[in-house]
Amino acid sequence: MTHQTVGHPARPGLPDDPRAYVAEPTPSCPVEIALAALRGRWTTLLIRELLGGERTFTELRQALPVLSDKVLSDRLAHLGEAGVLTRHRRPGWPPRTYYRLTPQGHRLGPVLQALWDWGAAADRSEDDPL
Amino acid sequence: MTHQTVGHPARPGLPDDPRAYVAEPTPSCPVEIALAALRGRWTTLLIRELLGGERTFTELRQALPVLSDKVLSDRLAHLGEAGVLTRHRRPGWPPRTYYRLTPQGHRLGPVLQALWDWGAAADRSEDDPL
DNA sequence: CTGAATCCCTGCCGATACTG
DNA sequence: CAGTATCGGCAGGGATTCAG
Repeated sequence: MTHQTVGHPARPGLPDDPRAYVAEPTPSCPVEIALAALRGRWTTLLIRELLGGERTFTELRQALPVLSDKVLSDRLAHLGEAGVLTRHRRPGWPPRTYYRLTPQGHRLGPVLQALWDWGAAADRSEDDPL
Repeated sequence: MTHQTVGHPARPGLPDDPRAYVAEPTPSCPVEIALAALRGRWTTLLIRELLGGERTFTELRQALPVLSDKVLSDRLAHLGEAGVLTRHRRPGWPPRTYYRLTPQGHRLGPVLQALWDWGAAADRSEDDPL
């Protein structure tokens, strides 16, 4: 509100969008959508892995040895529903399933970068005087 | 890995930092630090509110009427420990406590913007062909 | 006014075992 | 190989009550 319909539509922006002024967390808020996609342990590590290219179930399991099959499966399904990645089953034997980021999934790169930068700065200024 | 020690240190970057190659979620990873700060329902809405300037406990409660006192108190304490905001008690009666973002807290603006942009794009391309 | 203490309920996540 | 089914522990978060 208090927006004057000025001419910078290239900045859709948090402050000028009515969806930013919700009084409670709603799934339609873009920020909630993004956080929902990243929600859950291991999720960001999986995305990092897939930013390097497509991976199979086993490759992901090897990259993240502590992650259990069940949770890995859960995360991949969740990221699929969020539009972050797609599954590609290769027919034949042994069965292989490749996971690949969608274009939208690749766009999480800058998001993770923003989170990284903030977290790195937070770490640095941990015991600064305010 | 496969980084060639090239000359662009201005991009601390996710791919070139050893902390990005953890095999399990660790609290020292900057991405985890940032997500930990944003963790929890209502958190981003509180930050949005404080991006507009300092607020008292009651003002925040009025802005987010559905949020219970206990959770509001929890969130504020959590954000304080994360270095996002500081408390300022005004002596006298009635007691008032003002909450204000730290410089580091203000830097969450761009982070929320990145999340917003991604979520808005995800919303738009919800049923696109991949 | 601010915020801590308590209780309960729900959902996440890990381990294990089992199927196409 | 790539998952699903089931169970249990534990932490998140909401309602209510109490205190500085």
